[in-house]
Amino acid sequence: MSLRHAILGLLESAPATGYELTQRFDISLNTAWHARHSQIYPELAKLEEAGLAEVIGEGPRNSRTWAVTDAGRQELRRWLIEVEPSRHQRNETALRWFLVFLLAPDERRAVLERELAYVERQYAELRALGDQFDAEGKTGGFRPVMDLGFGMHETMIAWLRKQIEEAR
Amino acid sequence: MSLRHAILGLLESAPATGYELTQRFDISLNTAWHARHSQIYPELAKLEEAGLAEVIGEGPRNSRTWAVTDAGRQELRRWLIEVEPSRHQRNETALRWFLVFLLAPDERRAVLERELAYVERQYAELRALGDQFDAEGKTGGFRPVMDLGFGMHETMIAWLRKQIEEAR
DNA sequence: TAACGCATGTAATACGTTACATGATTCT
DNA sequence: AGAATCATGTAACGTATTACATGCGTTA
Repeated sequence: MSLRHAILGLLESAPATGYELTQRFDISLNTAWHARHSQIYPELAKLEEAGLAEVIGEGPRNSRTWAVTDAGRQELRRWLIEVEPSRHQRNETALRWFLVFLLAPDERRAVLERELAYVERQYAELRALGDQFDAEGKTGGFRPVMDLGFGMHETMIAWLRKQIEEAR
Repeated sequence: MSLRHAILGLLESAPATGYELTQRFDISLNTAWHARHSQIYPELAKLEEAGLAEVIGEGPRNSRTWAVTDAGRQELRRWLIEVEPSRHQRNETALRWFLVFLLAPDERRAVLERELAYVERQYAELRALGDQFDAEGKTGGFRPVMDLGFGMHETMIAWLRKQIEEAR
C-alpha cells in the first residue's frame, strides 16, 4: 500500500489539502509515485477512519487541510524501517528506452532525440524549482523535488546522447 | 497499454512461451515493467485475437511458443514512434529513498545500508548475466538485461554511499 | 459577469495481485 | 516413487484511470 505511505510522507513534510497533495504528486514525487485526485480523496477518508490522518483546518471553497496524527507518524516509520520493500516498477519511459533498440537506427535516433529533449526540459524545471526553494530559505520538510540529489538526470542525459551518437 | 507492448517487444526479441515471458519480466525487464503469469496468459490470448501474436509451436507439458505477427511488429513500431509516452511511474524504492529523510539519522542510515546492500547485489547479478550472454556470443535481440548500459546502478550506489556518510 | 482556477467528490471501467487449481516432465 | 520445476489457466479482490458532476472564490 504505497499510496497510503506516500500521502503520510507528504503530509508529514507539511500539512496540505487534497488538492495540494495532488499537485505535490505531480511535482515532487513524479519520478517515484503517481496518483490522481480521484484516488487521493478516498484514501484521505480511509486514513482518517484508521486514525492516521486528521483535518486540522478548513479554508475557503470548502477546502480542508490534513495532517498526520501520531499514529500516522508511527505507521510511516514502521513501514520505512520494518516492511520489506517491493522492488517492482512500472516505468513506461524505461520500457521504451529498452525497446527502442528494435527500431532501425534512423527511427531510433528520432525517438531518442525526443526523449533527450524531454529529460533536459524536465531537469531544467526541477533545478529551477530547487533553486526557488533554496532562495526562500525554507527549512524542515523536503526540498520540493526529489531528483535533485540523485544524479539520475545527468546519467540519463549522458546515456541518451551516447545512444543517439551510436545510431548515426 | 504498456503491458501489451512490453510483451510484443519481448516476443520480437525472441519467440517464447508464456512461462518464459514471465521469467523475462523478472530478469530483463525488472527495472522497467512488471507482470505476473496471471496477467500474461490472458494478454497473449487478447494479442492472438487482435492478430498481433500467434502460436508458432507446441512443446512438452502443453507449452506453446508465441511469436509476433507482421501486424504486431507494425503496432509496436507505431507505439514507439507515434504514441506520446506516459511519464508516470510507480517505484516503491524511489518513494522510500525520498521519504527516508523523515527518519532520524541513525534509523535513516540503517535503512539506507539495507538499500545499498540490495542495489549492489542486484548490480552484481545483472553484470553476471550480461557477461554470460556476451560469452555465449549471441547476436540479435536484446542483451538480457536493460540496465547494463544505463549507468543507473553506479549512480544509485554513489548516492546511497553519500547519504549514509552524511547520516553519520 | 464571464472565465478561470481552486477544491472536492463519485461511478464505471480497466489494470494488477493474490489465491486457487491442475497437470506434465524431469531429477533424485 | 516423491519432490521439484515447468507450464497454463481462472476467480476474487484490490488498485488506478477516466469520465462525470458540482460548487466556491478570484481575476479580467
